[in-house]
Amino acid sequence: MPITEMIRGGRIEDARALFDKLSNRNTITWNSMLSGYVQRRELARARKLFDEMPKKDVVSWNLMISGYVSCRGWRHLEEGRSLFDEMHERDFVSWNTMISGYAKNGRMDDALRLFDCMPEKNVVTWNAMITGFLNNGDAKRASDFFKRMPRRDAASLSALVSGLIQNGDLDEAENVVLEYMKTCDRKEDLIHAYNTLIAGYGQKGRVADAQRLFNQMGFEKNVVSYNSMIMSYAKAGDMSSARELFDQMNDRDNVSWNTMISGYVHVSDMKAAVKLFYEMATPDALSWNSIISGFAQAGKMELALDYFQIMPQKSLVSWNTIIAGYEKNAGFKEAIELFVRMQAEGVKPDRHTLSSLLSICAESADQHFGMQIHQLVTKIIIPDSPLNNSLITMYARCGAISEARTVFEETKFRIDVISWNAMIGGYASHGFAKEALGLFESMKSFKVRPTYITFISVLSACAHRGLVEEGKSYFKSMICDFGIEPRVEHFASLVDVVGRCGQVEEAMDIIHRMPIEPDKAVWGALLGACRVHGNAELARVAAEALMRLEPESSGPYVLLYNMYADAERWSDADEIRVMMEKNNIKKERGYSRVDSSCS
DNA sequence: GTAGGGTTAG
Repeated sequence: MPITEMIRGGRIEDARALFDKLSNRNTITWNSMLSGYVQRRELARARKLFDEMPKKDVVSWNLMISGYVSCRGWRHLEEGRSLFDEMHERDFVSWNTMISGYAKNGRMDDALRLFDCMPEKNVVTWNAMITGFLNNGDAKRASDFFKRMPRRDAASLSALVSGLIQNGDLDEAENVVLEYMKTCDRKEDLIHAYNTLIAGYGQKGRVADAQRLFNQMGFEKNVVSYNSMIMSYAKAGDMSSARELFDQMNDRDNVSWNTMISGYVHVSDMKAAVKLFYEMATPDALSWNSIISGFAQAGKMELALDYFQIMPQKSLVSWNTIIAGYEKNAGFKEAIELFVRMQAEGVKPDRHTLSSLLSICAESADQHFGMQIHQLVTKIIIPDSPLNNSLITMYARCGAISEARTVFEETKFRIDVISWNAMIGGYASHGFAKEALGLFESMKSFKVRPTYITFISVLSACAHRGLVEEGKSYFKSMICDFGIEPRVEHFASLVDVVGRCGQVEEAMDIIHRMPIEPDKAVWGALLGACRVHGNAELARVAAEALMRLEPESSGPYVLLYNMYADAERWSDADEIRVMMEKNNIKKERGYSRVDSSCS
């Protein structure tokens, strides 16, 4: 079926052209086309096709429903539901699609209602409910459902155990496994579950618990058990214990080797990583990639590139690793050259590649190149939220606010909090305070929960505009309505907006009452305010704090000196000059402001 | 061509 092939290659328009040309189209042809639109979340076109279909089978209905329910937003969910209600004969897939649609949108009550009236359930149904409960923070009911299941498979157990681990309910996960043990006669499933637990404990940094289970597994350990335990040690940075276990192993697989190598990379022990790499009989792409990424993380791009050049079978991940390495190490030119080479060698970029490149465009404010990458994004990738967010950030950093807004609007069906943050931050950093705050209000009306990052932009927008009452009230709302602990950045903006309006004493008071250590942005904001409003006493306090934080910077000295000079307090001014000489501070030419973080 | 999940490296 060439239509399917084209769709898989992202060539939806070609697929449509072929579809239109076909003279004998059966229901499967129609469904393939429909599935293409659904995959790309092109709901309007999908629906048009669906309505035009001469004959629909149950798959057509299911496809259309799944299109609706996998798009965020209650409207789509209801649209899917009404199709579901219209259906004459529903199969397992119809029910399960609808149920998991509710579950993914956090509507477990609706999911439960459907579940209850579903005449016959299969494993998928139960698992959908279990993961639904887990993702919505109801681990208790997830476990209950698991226990109530008439027939469990290994997937149900894995889903529950790994979900519980993700949620941090490790003890409950262990209980479930122990419980399952009693009724389980398949040894492999049990080892599997134990391994999941060990890995889970390892992921959460509970090495002692991982070790306890590992020792408990006297009955049978397989390679994965060892690998999981090694991973736990490696995760905790305990490479000597990891090594001890690794040396004990009789038959190691590539995962064992690679876990060790990446563990060494993780603790920046490139010498050990490379040594092991050379001892390996059959290093695979992953081993190479670990070494490359290790050197990249260490900033040694020449070495990273050496390994990249000689590695035999470069995977897409290898290209992505080296490109991301250059991106992180400000080698923008090299990254772009490699990208060109990659394409010349016929390797197609994926979302990781494009995301690195978009970061480069954002960092270097290269809108022209950014637009080229944007083209590629729309051409070869199903537009998804993370990439759209990178696009929004890229345009915003380039100062192309209206382009950023266009992408933001196009994203709206799959919008997540990061998109909102990117757009609000874009407005805020370009001085569009009104737009930033307006967007923040509509974000709330869409019931999207703001994060601490949202509030950094919101507060900085208030600071920019001198909206002191709004700033204070947003700060309060952040804590009281959303339960977000204020971070130092929030305090910096609060001090900035309060101080800027002349309430310098109150700004000082805020600093005194901060539960966390103020940083240079906080003190800088206060110092800036003191300078503008001529409060030499508090300026001295702020400047002295800054001197402690940044002993080599001349800014605070100069500012304080100028303030004393303006007030004709010559003996104080002279004291500052002496302090500068004593601490060997060089006055930079034309430097009369503190630094950009206070402006 | 449609639904859940699929233990260890990245």
